[in-house]
Amino acid sequence: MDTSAPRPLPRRIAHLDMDAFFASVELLRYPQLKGLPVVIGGGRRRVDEAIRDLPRGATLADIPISAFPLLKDYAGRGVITTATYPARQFGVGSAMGLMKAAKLCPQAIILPVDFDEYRKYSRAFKQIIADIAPVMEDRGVDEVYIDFTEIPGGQREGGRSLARLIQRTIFEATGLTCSIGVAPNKLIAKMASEFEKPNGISIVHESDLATRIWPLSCRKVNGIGPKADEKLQRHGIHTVGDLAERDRDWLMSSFGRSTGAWMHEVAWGRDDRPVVTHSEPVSMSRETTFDRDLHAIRDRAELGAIFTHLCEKVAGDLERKGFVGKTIGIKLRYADFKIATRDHTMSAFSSDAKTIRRIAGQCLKRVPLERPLRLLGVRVGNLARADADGVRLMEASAKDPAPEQAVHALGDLGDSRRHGSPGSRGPGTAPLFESS
DNA sequence: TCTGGGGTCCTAGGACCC
DNA sequence: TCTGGGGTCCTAGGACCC
Repeated sequence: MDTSAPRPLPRRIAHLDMDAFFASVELLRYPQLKGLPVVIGGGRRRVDEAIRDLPRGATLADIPISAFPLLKDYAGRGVITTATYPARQFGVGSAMGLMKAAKLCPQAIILPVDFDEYRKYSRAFKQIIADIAPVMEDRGVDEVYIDFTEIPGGQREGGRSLARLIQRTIFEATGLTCSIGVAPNKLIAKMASEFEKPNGISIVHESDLATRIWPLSCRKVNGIGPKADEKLQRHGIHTVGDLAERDRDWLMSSFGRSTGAWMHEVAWGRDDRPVVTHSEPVSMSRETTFDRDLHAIRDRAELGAIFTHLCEKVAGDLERKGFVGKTIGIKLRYADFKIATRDHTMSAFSSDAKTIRRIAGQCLKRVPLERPLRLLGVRVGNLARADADGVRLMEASAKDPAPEQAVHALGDLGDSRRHGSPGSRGPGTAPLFESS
């Protein structure tokens, strides 16, 4: 009998990424578009209408290709969410403005975003994975991490055989393809899942660091975005290998203790974050970009209606998911794309639309409103489950007038502090957004 | 040619308490 | 009366991700 401590298995972490997820789901609905450049995005009403007015045969698959809306005819304010691989050949990609995309590929077919449909497929593929390998971390609608380490067969071929099983099962059940990277940790698995896209599997071991990770651009690291990359470039650091050459102390003094130390770990492929199977939401929000820029005074009625609607939406989300929140905030994006946020923390939890609207309205009075607005958002944070405790707290808040008084006091303070601001709007005038 | 919507986490200053 | 320091919460902004 072996009395020695069991040797831990080597960590095998997978990152699975659905291939062109939204576009692929649309192709299941409209198979006649296969092989054509298709973009999903905008969410513009005109595209929705064009789709609704499509001539129908017996099925969606009978709709002639010539009947679909083209990007060049429908490009407005908005961005591409996903593009099919044929569309990507033209340089069109996620987060690109529709205007720019239309220049690159005017003949692409444009479809509106249908989140409900994508969520159905999202739930389906995640359930398939969870049935095979239950240690799964949800990373959004089209991505997950999976811990293969302790799964029977998870170590075989470095994880390739289990990855193949998952890939095949998802395809057979949904018709969708995905790409999987398996590596010693999340950091490398995430990069590896991109190596063989679409429909690929990449297996990376610790010993592959120098050959497969170091040549990659720093931008490929999850957590290094445009700003950090630009700064790295200024220091002559372009690849992960360049980063690994710098010493830890230099990175810490140049990028801050925490970021610098993290960068050093990343460059050497070290990451011990666990795969987290459950997490609680921190905040819920709703925001909307207007079809045209709106002015707080001139377009007061319209803004007021949108504002109320956003508050009702967030309240509905909280209610439906069973949460209450204590911090209520607003977000504005001005026409020049600058963002302002204000929030207020109440003494009790709530998910009530009226309460949200009232507190958010107070926040709005604390932010400059003379420039044209592009976006308005409402956020509820500091969430707690609306179980017995939550309900008690809500009841307490209904009886207790104190929170409301506190808010008014704060609102007045906010206004009086800005007495310097000139005439058009000021304390004492009818509250903005209150007309709806 | 401008750039969606829904999130998370981090930083930094100030208030307040011990 | 002056001094220090730690801890926590709140608020605003910003980077980043899907």
